Amino acid sequence: MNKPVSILEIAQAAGVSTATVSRVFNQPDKVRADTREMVIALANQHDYQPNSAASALRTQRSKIIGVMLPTFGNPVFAECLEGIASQAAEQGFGVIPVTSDYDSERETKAINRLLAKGVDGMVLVLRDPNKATGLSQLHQQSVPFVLAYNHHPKYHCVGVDGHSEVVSVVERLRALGHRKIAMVSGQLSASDRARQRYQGYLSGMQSANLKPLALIEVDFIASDMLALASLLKQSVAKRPTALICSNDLLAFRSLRTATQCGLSVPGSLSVVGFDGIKIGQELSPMLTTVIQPNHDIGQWATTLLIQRISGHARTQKPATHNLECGFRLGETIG
Amino acid sequence: MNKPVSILEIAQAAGVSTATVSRVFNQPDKVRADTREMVIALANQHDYQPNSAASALRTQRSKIIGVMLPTFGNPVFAECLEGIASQAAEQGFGVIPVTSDYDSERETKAINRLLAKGVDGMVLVLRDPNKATGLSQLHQQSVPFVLAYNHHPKYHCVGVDGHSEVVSVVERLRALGHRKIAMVSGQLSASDRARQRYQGYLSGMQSANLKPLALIEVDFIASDMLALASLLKQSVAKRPTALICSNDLLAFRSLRTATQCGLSVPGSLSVVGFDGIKIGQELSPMLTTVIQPNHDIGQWATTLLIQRISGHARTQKPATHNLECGFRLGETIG
DNA sequence: GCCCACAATGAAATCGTTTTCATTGAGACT
DNA sequence: AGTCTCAATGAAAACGATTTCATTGTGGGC
Repeated sequence: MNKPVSILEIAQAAGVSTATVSRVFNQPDKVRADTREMVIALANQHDYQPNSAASALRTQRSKIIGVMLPTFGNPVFAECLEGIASQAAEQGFGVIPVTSDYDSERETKAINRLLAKGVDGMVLVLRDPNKATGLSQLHQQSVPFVLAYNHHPKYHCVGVDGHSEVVSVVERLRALGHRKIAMVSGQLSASDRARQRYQGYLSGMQSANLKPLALIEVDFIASDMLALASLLKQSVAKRPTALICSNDLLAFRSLRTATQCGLSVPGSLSVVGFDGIKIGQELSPMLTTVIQPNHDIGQWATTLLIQRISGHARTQKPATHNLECGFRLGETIG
Repeated sequence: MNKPVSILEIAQAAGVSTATVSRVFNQPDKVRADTREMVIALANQHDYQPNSAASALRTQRSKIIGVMLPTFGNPVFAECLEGIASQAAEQGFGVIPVTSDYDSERETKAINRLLAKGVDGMVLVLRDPNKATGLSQLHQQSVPFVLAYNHHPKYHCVGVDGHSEVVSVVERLRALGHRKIAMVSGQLSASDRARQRYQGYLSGMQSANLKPLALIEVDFIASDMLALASLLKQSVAKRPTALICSNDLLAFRSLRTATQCGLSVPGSLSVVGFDGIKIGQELSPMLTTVIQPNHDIGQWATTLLIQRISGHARTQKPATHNLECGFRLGETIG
């Protein structure tokens, strides 16, 4: 039941005004060195911590940034959140994350929840930036935000160039001799990332002078891999020899489906993922995949956001920052 | 640059005092129905959102709970966080999560960061509750907290009975004919959970009348599986026929190590994990494992915490709540 | 008709900072 | 010595809600 000490008690103990104590922490050079040190000593001795609510009220800055992700369950976003949180902490910010479960309606609600908590800005991973209804609210309240993984010319974005990454995957597979390369994806309508990767597949196939195969679109949530299974059960002449999966989780499922269909990987089927989640390299066979810099995406998005919050770049023009991907050779292609 | 509307503007628009508007939201039954509805209508129309900082300052409640986890990268904790966040949101609370990376020193710092943000309480996953230095601070400032996964008689805990779960795993393996059952664990000194599970192994082996084998202790971070590899390369007479892994991530590594040593699973070696992370069931072979109710642990810990915050049970005696585990039969034992 | 209890409301104090002005004093310059 | 500047500090006004206490009005009991 100990009441936390307030700035007033420190001020009294030090024989100065609260204004001075406040300055010691916020504009240290505005106070004489000896007073400053005395105040600091006293503050430490009393375990003084400025009351964040009071400070937020007065400055209109909570030093908290909101984060909206589809889910924590996908390590892609967990890694990204790690990047966001560590970078934010570095700069004295806290993070409130919420999940939308790939659902547009929940996205809107989640954004409102963050707004209600008085966040200074947001990092968002949207289902689709073109039809996100919550964004207008943000503009209206002039809450700065940065999109992660999404792409949109009107907003600040940090992500990767999924298009060209998939093009190189196609090239790579072609160089290994593959001709029948198929793509496995979640619902295209559900995410602009999936669409970008699919476009990359189409371009890649075209420049490789190969005929693109029908997209294998699976309902990511319901996890039915039936379409893929029936395809893989066909004769070697009819089925693809390589699968490009739109994300790693899908790649794991595809691997399992292949095994269940009696196909050996990479003997009879090559599989490539996209995301580079860490678990992929602990498995046998190790997943071949495009490695997104998830941590860095979060970190960079946060840096950008905090710049905007701090006003250094409030008028900055929207720009898209695409970070470099890596490639894990793994053991699922041949 | 729109200023958000304040309670005062709503009050003026409605021709009532701010006190009444405040009551409409906090004690609706204290205001006449017609006034209440008029105020609500006006509030909606103006998109009024109470300023959280002001509210927090006055009530001394931020409606934010802090969460400290080792990492988001392990799906166990990601799932748990999901449970915490959803339950918190349900009750109007936000969540600020921070990670400690299994490092005691960072734990203390992380707890202090949360304290500085003015959280109303915390859900903590500690490396070891016996030597956590940050807890005294919490007691002193009378910030309620609940431990998740940890066990300690003096504190409120929510977790599972790892001991008895491992005992049943041993029984199960024994029933399948296994006699040489070994345990693979991260550093025992690093976590009370690992110790609990190891004790379960010892008890289990004893009651099964089997001789416990030397613990295979690997450095979880550095991920060297050398000790295990050299063991598995020994003749069939000398090596164990079954491995109980202290967690699922370790189980994945063990599976990979086994494969690299030329052992088939479950043909020549059985492997059981502990955690029940979702990815385990997407793989081939599907991981056999003890399923912890990670989501529920988070949810329940949060419910308990919020009860304590709200004062309903401030004087409640510390108690440990062990939730039921499930078992995924999977495909890695035989 | 009178008084009382109680429901509905408002005025104003309060939470703990930050920040704007004003004030003081010391040194610089003429 | 007399002014002027500037650095260091303090007094007091915000910030926007909640809550206590006082006030008003209404119906019931006598």
